[in-house]
Amino acid sequence: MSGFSEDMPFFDEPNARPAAPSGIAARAMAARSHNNAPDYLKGLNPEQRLAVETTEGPVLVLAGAGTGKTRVLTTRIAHILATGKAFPSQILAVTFTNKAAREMKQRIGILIGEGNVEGMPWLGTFHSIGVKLLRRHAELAGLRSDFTILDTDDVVRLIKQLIQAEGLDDKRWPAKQFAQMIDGWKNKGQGPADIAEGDARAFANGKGRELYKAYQARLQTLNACDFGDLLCHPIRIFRANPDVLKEYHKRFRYILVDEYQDTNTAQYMWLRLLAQRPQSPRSGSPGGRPPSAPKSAVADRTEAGHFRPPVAEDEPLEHSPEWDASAEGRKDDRPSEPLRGPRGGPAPAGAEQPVSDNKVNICCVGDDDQSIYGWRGAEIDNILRFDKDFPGATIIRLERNYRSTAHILGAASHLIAHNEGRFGKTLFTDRDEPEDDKVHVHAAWDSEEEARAVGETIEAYQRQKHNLNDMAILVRASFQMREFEDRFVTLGLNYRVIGGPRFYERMEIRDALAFFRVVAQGADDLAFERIVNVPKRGLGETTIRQIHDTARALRVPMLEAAAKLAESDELKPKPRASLREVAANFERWQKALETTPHTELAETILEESGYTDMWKNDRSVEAPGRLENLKELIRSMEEYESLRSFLEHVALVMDAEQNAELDAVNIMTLHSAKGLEFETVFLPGWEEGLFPHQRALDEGGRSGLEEERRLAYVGLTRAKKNLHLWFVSNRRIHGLWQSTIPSRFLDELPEAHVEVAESGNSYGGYGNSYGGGSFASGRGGRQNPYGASRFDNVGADTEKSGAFSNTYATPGWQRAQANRTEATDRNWGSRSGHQVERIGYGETDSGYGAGRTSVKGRTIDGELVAKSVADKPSPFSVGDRVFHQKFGNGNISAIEGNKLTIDFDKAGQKRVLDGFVAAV
DNA sequence: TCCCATGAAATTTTT
DNA sequence: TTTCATGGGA
Repeated sequence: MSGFSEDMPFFDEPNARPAAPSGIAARAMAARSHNNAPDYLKGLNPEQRLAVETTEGPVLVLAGAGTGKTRVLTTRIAHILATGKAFPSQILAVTFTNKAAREMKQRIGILIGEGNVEGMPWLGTFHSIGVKLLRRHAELAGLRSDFTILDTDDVVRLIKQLIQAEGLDDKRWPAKQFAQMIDGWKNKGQGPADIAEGDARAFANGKGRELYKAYQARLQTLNACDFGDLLCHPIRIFRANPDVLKEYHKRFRYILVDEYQDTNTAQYMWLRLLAQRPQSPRSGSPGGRPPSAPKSAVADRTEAGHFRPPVAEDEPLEHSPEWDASAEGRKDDRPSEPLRGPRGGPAPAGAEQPVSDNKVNICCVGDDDQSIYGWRGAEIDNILRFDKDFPGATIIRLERNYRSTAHILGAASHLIAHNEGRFGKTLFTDRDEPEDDKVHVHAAWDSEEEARAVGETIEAYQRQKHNLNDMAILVRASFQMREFEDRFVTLGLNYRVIGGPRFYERMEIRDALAFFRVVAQGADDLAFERIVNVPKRGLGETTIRQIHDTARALRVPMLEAAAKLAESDELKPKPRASLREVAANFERWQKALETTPHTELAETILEESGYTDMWKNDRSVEAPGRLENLKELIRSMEEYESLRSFLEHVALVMDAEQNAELDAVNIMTLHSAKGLEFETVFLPGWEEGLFPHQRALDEGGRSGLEEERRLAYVGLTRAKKNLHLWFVSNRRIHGLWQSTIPSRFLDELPEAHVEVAESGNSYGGYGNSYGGGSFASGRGGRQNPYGASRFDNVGADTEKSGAFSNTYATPGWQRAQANRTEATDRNWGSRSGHQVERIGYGETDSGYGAGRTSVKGRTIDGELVAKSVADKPSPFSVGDRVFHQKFGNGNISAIEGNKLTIDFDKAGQKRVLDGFVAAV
């Protein structure tokens, strides 16, 4: 087995330890000798330092937002290296994203010197390390080590073929859906044989399992892997080949895991396999620290003094009964779903008995409060159960926050305290600046006004010399972005959207890569199929099917089959000629692969295939951009030494870079904001149904709500100084205007740290003021004329000081939840006094131009209100004169169930739900 | 082969 | 309402 190459020098001598201090270590020791501590430990707070120096045994670092998590992780690695506990190649450090891996590498480089980081071959994402393992042991998974990695798009196309091959209706059984199911299974580490019977039956008339099997078989013949396989194959290899696993046990002296709360079951299994040590009789003190624990760690512990001490070995974990109970509770939420994974129930196959030998130097860093990826398989219980999996684990809390103001932290902490399934941490700061703003909560009439007001607030900040780069708008769902973009375009405000389609997901890039893939790996049928007929060569469906059939019959890749077919007389002259050319091209390029530099070859391929010409001749607006992207692609290839290594990086690593040069407001989803921080943060759309999202509530029950709350927590904790939350009274959902009520999360904010802006609206050129804590009654006490509804209303009834909590509670979101219609009715019913002004607003806003809508009859499964009203006949009839809170008066021109088409006097034709209008 | 009509879906996303 | 994919027809 050729697996172990020269960059694994210690395999033959598994017990090798770095002997004499290396250069770094020497430096560190020198530093220690006159300062008592090496430089890299300076400036760490006691908890951080403990997390760095507790190198032996399992350690869980609960790192709250902004508490210096990455710093701990990188310093810990530097410390391990500097004290000579391990060589760089003996440390396994895993992250989730390439970005995180890159950042870690860079920061370790700063600590210990660039050159030494190069020696850390096992620092990377789960997937990139998975590839590395798999390339070494490919044959144990039935693959060749030059296997290709398919991305989601390839996978979907492949599955679609399989579904069709099964004679199934690919419309009834969408490939995309099945791809997600497979992904879900792989996230749990389940192969075709392991999946639940119910799951297997749920798809394709009960053929789910067969299809999954067929899919895996197809991947094998293609010599390909999907992302899930990068984890699952190594797991299987480790299980089936204890000797292989053993080698890695010897190799990895220290394991570090970033964002542990995001690990899924497969990743958990993978880690457990690597972290597990065979039981050994000499594993000394029961549950105790290994005798070899360095003295310094012990010393620092006493030295550390006043912070909350980590849980001692034998003591039960302070919070464990609590979350254990909640895990049980969660069971009740979803009785139909058998519990898997580390969560209370039956353990997955990979969850072996608790690791009893403490000499597992695994350190997981994470924050249970920031677990927001449950929907894609992350198991928050992995982190919650850490001390059960690794008895005697040291748990260290980092709660000292270096990012945000006390108000922001206060708000975030209070909010997240409403969750039950958590360890429980409370962030604090030493920062004490009386002039810090409280968290602002604003009400807006609708999403357009929200965008307008946010835009004006941003401009106001800008006038105060704040950089746009320091501001971010974080939305729950990406459709919210549009309104902000539209607004910013009108304002001429620079913005950038983060997290859009990735560079390598663009059509032209994928096409180009497909060409390269076929050249590099002739057996890559998916890539071949993608580009046989690109640019158009008259190779239609029929020809491709023939190639397919030939390939299958001869058991050769499609490219080869195509070459054969081109020499036979089974084809009509035209496709035959094209095919012959294609085959000849690839043959030539493949030969050139040996001799030509890869960037040059890449250019040649794109030229000779006619691909660049295709875009040059294209008149669409996108064409120039695509050509530019292709150039960029070639440019980026220069950084890699071969076509093959480039392709591997593309599959796993490449992402679009944003130009940081430009000063621009950042717009992104809350999910993609995790890990980032901004001086000023805007969080729009805090309404029930949107945030928390209705679907999270429907599908996730209480744990769904808790995840939404964690998402809110993530949002709040992104802000360093200024934080603005918004909710609107009306939002258009799937084209229908709906009345909304403020998010329950607003209720969950502490009064003491929040300030409600009374006149949040800012249409008609009146800027939103900010700063100095003077949102309230700022300019001439102008009140929101059409009511930030409940908000103002209740404020008037109650003493100002006590108003806050009542403010949102008034209509009672619980009741409103139960019956949206009722809430809605009351809403417009009680507002008649404001109506006239509202219409005036409509005039100033040309955005509601007439005749924009044309209605087609179709049944829309409305959400929220629609559901509760759908079965009732509409109380209106065509021709009725009605009033709508937003659009004013109008006549009904059509009725479809509970949806009315109304010609408004001022706003033009609109479709609205009948619950939103009143007869005049 | 291309264009348009039609229908379905409309959280969140890395690798 | 908008967007996207797809299938049918020219």
